[in-house]
Amino acid sequence: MKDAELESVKKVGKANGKKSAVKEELSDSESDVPLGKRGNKGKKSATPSKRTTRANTANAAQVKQENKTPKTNDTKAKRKRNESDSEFDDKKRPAKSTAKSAVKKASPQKKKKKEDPAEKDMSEKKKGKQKVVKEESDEEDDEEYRWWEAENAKGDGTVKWNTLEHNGVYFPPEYVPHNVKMKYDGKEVHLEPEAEEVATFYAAALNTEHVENPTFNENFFRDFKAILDKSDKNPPIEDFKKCDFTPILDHLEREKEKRKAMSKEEKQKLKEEKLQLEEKYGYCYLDGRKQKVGNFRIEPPSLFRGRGKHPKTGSLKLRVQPEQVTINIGKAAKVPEPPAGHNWNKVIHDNTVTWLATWKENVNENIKYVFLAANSTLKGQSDFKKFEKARELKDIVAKIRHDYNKDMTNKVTAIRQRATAMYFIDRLALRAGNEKKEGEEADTVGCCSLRFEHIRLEAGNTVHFDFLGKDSIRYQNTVTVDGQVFKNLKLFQRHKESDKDQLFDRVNTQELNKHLSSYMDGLTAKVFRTYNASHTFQEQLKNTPVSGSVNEKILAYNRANREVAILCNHQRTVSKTFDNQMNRIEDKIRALKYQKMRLKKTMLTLDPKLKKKRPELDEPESDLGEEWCEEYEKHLEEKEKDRLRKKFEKDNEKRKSEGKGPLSESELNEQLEEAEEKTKQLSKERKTGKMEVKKSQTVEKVEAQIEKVNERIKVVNLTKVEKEENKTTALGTSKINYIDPRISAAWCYKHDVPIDKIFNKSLRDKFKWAMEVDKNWKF
DNA sequence: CTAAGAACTTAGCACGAGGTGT
DNA sequence: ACACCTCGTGCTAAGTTCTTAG
Repeated sequence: MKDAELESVKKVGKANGKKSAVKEELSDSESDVPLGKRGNKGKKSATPSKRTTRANTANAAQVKQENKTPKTNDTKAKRKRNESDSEFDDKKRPAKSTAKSAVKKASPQKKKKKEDPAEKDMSEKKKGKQKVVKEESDEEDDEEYRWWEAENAKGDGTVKWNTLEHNGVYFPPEYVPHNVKMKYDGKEVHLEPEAEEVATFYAAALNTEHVENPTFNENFFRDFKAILDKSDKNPPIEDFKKCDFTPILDHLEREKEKRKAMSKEEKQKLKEEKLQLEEKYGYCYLDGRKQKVGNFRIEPPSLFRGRGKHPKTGSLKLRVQPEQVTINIGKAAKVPEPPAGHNWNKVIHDNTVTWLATWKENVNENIKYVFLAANSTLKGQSDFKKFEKARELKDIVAKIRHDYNKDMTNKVTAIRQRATAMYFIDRLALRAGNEKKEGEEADTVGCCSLRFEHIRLEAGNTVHFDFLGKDSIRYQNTVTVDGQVFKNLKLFQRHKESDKDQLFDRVNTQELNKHLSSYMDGLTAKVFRTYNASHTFQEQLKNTPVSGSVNEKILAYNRANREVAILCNHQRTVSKTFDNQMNRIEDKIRALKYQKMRLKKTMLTLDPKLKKKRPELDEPESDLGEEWCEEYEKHLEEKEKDRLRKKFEKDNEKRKSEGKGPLSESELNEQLEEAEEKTKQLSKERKTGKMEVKKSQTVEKVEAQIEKVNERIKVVNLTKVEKEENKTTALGTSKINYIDPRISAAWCYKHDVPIDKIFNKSLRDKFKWAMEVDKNWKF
């Protein structure tokens, strides 16, 4: 069997994790199924984004496994027509039956709504087939519809719905001028509302690093001036350097304060208004089932904040008018009213797409859409399909690897290049790398668009990667590649005229994907990323300690997650307060160790003979310097004194209210002195090792206390380790997009970890289709 | 075929609500 | 009760891939 190919996963220095400078082999074997670990360097990048990059991970052995998709319950599936009638009236829609009701059999239906013939047409025209799975409109509301148990859970991909009702989109409110004057050349100037709005956008950016970016400033100022010129009531503003927006920023900050200081009632009111909006625009009815809409708010005007060196960053993104917005809605549904005095661009009824509204944004001319939320059936189904596709790849990946290894030596350069590119996509989980429009977008690359300047070859089949990928995130990785891959890279390099030349000049993503699709319908470059991520995750989970605590298991889970994040190069900026947070945790640990140290001494005091039998009791705690202890003791003293003073005050107040006279100051002072004494005592005890022992204390009791402290130290240490390892790595993206949630669910069942320890509410909601797998389910 | 357009997934970050420790 | 932080959430930019136009 082809999958005998086990790979050689070498565990990357997990203990030292992240920062290890370990370099590892990528793969090696000539066997067609290499796989292996990725090297990881973890050096600080010099990139402006001040991130650390790395990429590595193990790719693991293939587990063969029959993949069962969730069982379907075919009997049910009786089509029922939704009764959605025109308006949204929740009352009409019976509230759901509670969720957990186990597999519900399709509830017998009730009235069917007459179907719009045109709509039917549409659904049939594309492919005819596909009976859309819709049932039980009764159950409406919440997640009642268990599409993954329905007959054709996959849907066929062309017809996305039969009926669709919604209330359109929400437009941000008109601009309300604040009349705060900016300064030009030191003098206050008045701006017309339109210009004031733009000035305010800039003012709001003053505390960000955008304003240090000349491109941002140039683009902003060009667009700002154009707006200024629209009215001759605006002052002549010619020189950006003479502009001072700080008065507006101050105003914004004051407003923010005000908002913070609002009364409970006011806040409550705002909240309700927001809720009302969500009520109206936040839901739609798709095939009669209530679904959450993702982004029903039209994007408000702003300054475009492109990432990295985006040439258009800072440009003014204009307010979107209803006249630009196209609405997509069911034929039978009531068309939402555009805002008063306005019209929609158009209203269409296309049931082969999933969006409810669309418009074109002016800065990059990108098309924007209003889609359903992540927990909707539509999104859930396509998520499911994505992972099933990746699982299909599992069965043929050996063949694909075999083929590209063979193609590595093909005489046709294009084929060699393709093979080499596939190797990177497969082994390093690189993105496809489409061409980008020069001068219109940031210069970032993926596999097919790599240039010679992005790799450096080193003897020993070593390749250093260093380039900016999606979102201008730096990808740095050092990898030992297969010998033939190395030879190919050298070969391609021979023909280069410039470092700016494409590494794979005969390959593009369309071709590459076309080739991939010859192996399997729907196979594209990105499937490898999904496959590799989920596969790696599943393998890494094997390191879960079987008898560990829940916390330790979760740590293992997060480690596995982290390996995937590293593989996919998912990064985040280091939090400004990171060092601080770290110091706090360390202090916390030291405080615990201090406690433990005292407990140990107590034991020895109780039973001096233990010194011989249990020499470890006499050993000092690591990390607990003399100096630190003194400081800590002082700190304890201060805290105690504070407490005493407060208590004193409180007592006095109480006495006053009871008509008694105040306690005397000397009483307090006495107590304060006691606290000081206590410190001295602590210090003395620490130095002599002779503890003052309470009668009730016994060796056994103290021992138990030590055990407890040890537990706590362990827990805090775990959080410290995690925090460190997560410094620059973002786990969320892979969890949300790349890791098959069924792996996680199965792991939870197998290891008895509550699912909400790893999936928050929205993830559980998004992945509800994945929650019912067997604990032995395999990706 | 190639290029542009359209549709949908993937991505990091800002911000604020709510929980936690003092 | 308060500051402080954590974490979830919303936002929208930036990718990939599919589709259509030329």
